[in-house]
Amino acid sequence: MNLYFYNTMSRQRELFEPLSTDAVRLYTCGPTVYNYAHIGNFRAYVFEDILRRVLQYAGHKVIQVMNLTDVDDKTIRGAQEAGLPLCEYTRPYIEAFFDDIRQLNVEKAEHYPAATDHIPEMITLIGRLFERGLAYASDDGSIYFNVAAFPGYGRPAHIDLSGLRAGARVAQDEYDKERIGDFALWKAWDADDGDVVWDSPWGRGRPGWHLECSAMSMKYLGESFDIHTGGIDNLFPHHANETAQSEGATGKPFVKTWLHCAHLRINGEKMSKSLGNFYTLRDLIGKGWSGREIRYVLINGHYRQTLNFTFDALAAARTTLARLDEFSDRLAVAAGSNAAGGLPEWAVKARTAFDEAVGDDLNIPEALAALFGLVREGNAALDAGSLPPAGAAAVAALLARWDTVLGVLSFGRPDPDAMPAEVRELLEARAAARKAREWGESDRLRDAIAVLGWEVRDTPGGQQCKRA
RNA sequence: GGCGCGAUGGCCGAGUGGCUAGGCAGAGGUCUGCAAAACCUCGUACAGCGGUUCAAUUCCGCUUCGCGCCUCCA
Repeated sequence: MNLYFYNTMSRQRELFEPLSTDAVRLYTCGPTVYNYAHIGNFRAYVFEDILRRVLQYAGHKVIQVMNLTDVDDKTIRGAQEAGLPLCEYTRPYIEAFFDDIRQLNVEKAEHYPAATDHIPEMITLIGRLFERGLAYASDDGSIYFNVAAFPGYGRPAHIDLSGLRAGARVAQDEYDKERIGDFALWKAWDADDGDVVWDSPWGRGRPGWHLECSAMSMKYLGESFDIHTGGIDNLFPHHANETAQSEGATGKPFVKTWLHCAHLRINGEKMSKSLGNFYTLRDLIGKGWSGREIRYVLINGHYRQTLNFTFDALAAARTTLARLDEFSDRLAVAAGSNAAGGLPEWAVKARTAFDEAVGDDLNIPEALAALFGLVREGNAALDAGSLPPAGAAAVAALLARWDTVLGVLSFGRPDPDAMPAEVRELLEARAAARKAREWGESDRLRDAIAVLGWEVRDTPGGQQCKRA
């Protein structure tokens, strides 16, 4: 199947063609581990997960790298304030990050390189930039990238240097560089860095932020690779600088396709600590929402569109997922132990719609519409008794295949609770009452079971009972 | 100032120059002893004003409102 992506570089939807036939090489900007990640961060990671899964769905092997930024202003400041060595300060946040993405059913990448483990690679890269006349040292011993010496600076952000002007943030920059656009490759040690310092041929210091992504992506994926992703806010300056550093050093194209996801709003407002809507994953889970429900809300919008994350949407997700679970259960019962046969006509149509949707720049909302079309047709066929066991098995298999992309169908389903003996006895009594057509007693027992938190349903096959 | 994005029915959220997106909520119905589930039907949604067009929510312009980036924020 064909995949089309909106490439930020060209600002167009393009047919995706891997650079190499063996695998798609993917670099996804990861977390800065100075704190727990928030729900907006997870939107990006879930988007990247969907990308990875769609690539695999289309038959590609994927080699994904996600960096862990464990040295920068924020991690250093946090470690200082906590009175801990940098690595001890960041370790719990790295562990929390992996816990969190597991809760969201985000597939693991092949590599999670940490910046602090790749200082030598970064130093080598700076050396290459010096050789090509793209780096210079300032008086304080910091090394900067010379933007003026790199033609075409600004890609993929479409930034024209002449359009940059000194804003408030630039004025605050305390570093000694020649031009506004120049950015640090290596920062000379100062007292605020404490013991966070490495030796380099240009003196003691630490790497600039952008450098890690260039060094680590090239180490694990090669000097040119297929796809690079991140939040839209990373487009400039981060991705422009990465591109300049990498292409400046190698003379080769760095990334073929850039994908950027939009931000998240919460209840229509931008997320901020002062508004009190700055949620981490553990905040939401603490409020009783599951990772599965949160994932559903995050994938139910197109990645390039600002997503309004609301508690109403979470509640809707809960109901929707229950309906999907119900359908899966019905299919499983109908299929029994039969092998999958041919797909019914309506399922073939849904499959085509689903494949087109995910291939069309990861249009998951459209793919979900195909899913619900299948659910409706499938339920109708089940009601009518027109879906043979082999057909039910085939539809169930199709759902399982779709779930390799969505990751919400089988993941995190509530475990069926063990039925207490009390409920079991009431159910048996109710079955007897029903057999005797004692409806009043039957209804009374149903209410009694409901009080215990269980819901009874009468079906042609007898009573069904589950946690309400 | 530069670059860019958005405004869709109660809520979330796709998309399209004319043909039902979808989900949740709500109303009516079928089925059922009743209920639940499921299915069927139902909403004069496309910010405002102009323009192009046989036809615009969809294209163009303007306006209003909101958002992002412009040196270390997904």
